[in-house]
Amino acid sequence: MNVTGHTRRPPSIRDVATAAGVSYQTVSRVINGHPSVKQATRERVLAAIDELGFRRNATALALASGRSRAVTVLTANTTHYGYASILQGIEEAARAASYAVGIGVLESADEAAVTAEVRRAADAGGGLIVIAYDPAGVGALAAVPAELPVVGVVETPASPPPGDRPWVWTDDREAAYQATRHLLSLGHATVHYVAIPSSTRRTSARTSGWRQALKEAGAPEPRPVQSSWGPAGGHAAGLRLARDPAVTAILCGNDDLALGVLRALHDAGRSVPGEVSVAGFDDAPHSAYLTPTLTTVRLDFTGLGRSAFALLHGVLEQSAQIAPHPVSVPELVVRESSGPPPD
Amino acid sequence: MNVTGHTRRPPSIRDVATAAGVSYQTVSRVINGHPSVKQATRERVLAAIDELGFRRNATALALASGRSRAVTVLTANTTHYGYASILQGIEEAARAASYAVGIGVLESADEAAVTAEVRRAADAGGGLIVIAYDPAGVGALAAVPAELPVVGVVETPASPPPGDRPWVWTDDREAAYQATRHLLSLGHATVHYVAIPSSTRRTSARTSGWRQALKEAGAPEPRPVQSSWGPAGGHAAGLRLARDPAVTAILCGNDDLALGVLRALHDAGRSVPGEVSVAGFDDAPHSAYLTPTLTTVRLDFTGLGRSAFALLHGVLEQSAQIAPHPVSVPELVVRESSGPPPD
DNA sequence: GGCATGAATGTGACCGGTCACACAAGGCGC
DNA sequence: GCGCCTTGTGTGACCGGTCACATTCATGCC
Repeated sequence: MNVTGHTRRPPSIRDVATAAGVSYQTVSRVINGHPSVKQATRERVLAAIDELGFRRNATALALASGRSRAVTVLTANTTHYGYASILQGIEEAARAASYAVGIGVLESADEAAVTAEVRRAADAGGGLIVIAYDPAGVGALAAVPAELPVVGVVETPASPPPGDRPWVWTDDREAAYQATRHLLSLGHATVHYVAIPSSTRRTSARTSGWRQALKEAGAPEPRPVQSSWGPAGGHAAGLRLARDPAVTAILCGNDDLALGVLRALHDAGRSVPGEVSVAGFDDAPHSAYLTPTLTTVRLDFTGLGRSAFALLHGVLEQSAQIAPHPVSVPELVVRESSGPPPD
Repeated sequence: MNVTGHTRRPPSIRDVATAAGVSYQTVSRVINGHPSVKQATRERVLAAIDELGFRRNATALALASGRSRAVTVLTANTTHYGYASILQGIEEAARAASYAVGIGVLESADEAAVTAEVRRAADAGGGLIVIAYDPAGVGALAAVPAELPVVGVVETPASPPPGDRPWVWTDDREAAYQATRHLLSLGHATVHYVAIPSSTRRTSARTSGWRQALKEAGAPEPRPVQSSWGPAGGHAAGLRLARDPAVTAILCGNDDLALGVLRALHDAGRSVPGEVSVAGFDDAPHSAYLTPTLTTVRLDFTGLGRSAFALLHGVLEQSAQIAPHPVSVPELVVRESSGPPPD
């Protein structure tokens, strides 16, 4: 037992080696499961490891071997439900593979700031996962030096990350398509769209899925209302739409926006779903408990995070590459907030 | 310029040294800002660093010096608003101090699992911040070996972490006290309480603040309803309370519970705040947009995260210890969900 | 002029692992 | 009995930094 009071440094493989009466290399072989170690020796070493409470120093391992068993996740926000869930999924998979997970928050989309953040992440060693649902993330993905192992989490393969980098994606286009079709099938003449900030200059996947559904149904295409990420933005957009009596169905870029829109409609005295139907995006945990409960499209963010890690893991270990670009299939969840239009 | 196509390893201080015509030690001195380097030499070295694109290898630094400039945050959940905000605050402060941030999720409160997670975090090197608002977190904090630098984020100093470890806290007791007093001052005979899972076997700070306010007002003390963290738990608890016509005011352990309670009251046909008043805890972003908007107590989670990091930073760098146990002061936010009781 | 002093720089060991290679002992074929 | 391959183990260098100490040279003081 540790009798001396002062903090001693943790045992190294050389300490274990002396305790077991072998060379440090043999200890290294044992902890790496190398086959050519005599059973008796192996047991002695294991006993010594156990007795001294030896744990392999991750830093030294990383330095000596070059492999660091670490992932850094670059994300614009940890508070948003979707992002947090992806992170949770990554962490879960990483834990199972005994990888360490680091995070870097992209506070601004400013190029210098993004580059700095990417550099910091690169300094941490190991692989990178970039959540590229927004301008900051897209910028970060583009700023990652070519030689770094990275996986992008993107909203659509229509605008894949530069280079032939692996990515995972949610089929946002399909999801928006489904939600829009649902609203149209209830009899609405058209569906208005409150958009989250676009990740690129071009049209987002959600927007284009919505557009396609309208086009197929021959419905007029109103101008999408550009908004922010949070309920405040949804509220502002909702107030605007509420003034137009022709608006009977609104699709929102995410559930937080939908929440703001619901509240705005309430403030404007328009009933949901009696006068106006609302649908969201993500199926955040609170959406099932709002009044009215929110029709939305469920996306498996946690699973997405797990795939992202699995993909990166494959790249890092050069093991058999898994299915190249895993996709998570969206699922429409119909609740109280959508119904037929008023007569 | 890098003419060869194959990936070369990044330049080390020895590469810089040769390029600048000095020894590696001099390079080390320059990057560490050591005073006794001739101005001319320093400039030559800096030029070489710049030209080669040298970046100091964090792994080697950690191994050689023992200091790792890294924090690992142990938390039960990254999805919950409060937890995510604390994490965001920590990351923000860490970034400013150029520390790396790692995360470990405590998926179960099972002792073996928690210990394993703590060990993993310890292996990462650097300091630890444990969010101990729940049994898993409390267990983790207790399982951290004494020699490891750690800061706990706790709900109350009444049950401080074992050992004389630094901690930061939200004054949950005061917050619950304020919210309860607010409801009583509106004229309610008493206030019912829907509790989040307790972090310890003993009474939580929120519970005791609520209790104290009741006692001071001479109001009867109903049995608290034990619930979970999410809206589903709140919904179940709400349905139970809705059956009792004597219930006119409900305080909830967090805003998610409150959301479930609001919905349950709606399902039971009881109006808010007409028949029943509801108050939450945390001021999550959606609370201001619910219908009715939610009266709650705002806690500065981001600031709390920043203080936690600052405290740990002080410990790690042995710099002048900051105020030992920073507290974040709660702020009552009165919205639509609370009002006078029915006559 | 001799010598202590300090500024500027270099040398070797070290952190805790891995990797490439050397080496001894035992089993097998011829 | 010799060589050869396999099994089991040890030695030295290395990863990219830091640290403690040595060295050189110019300066100041008596």
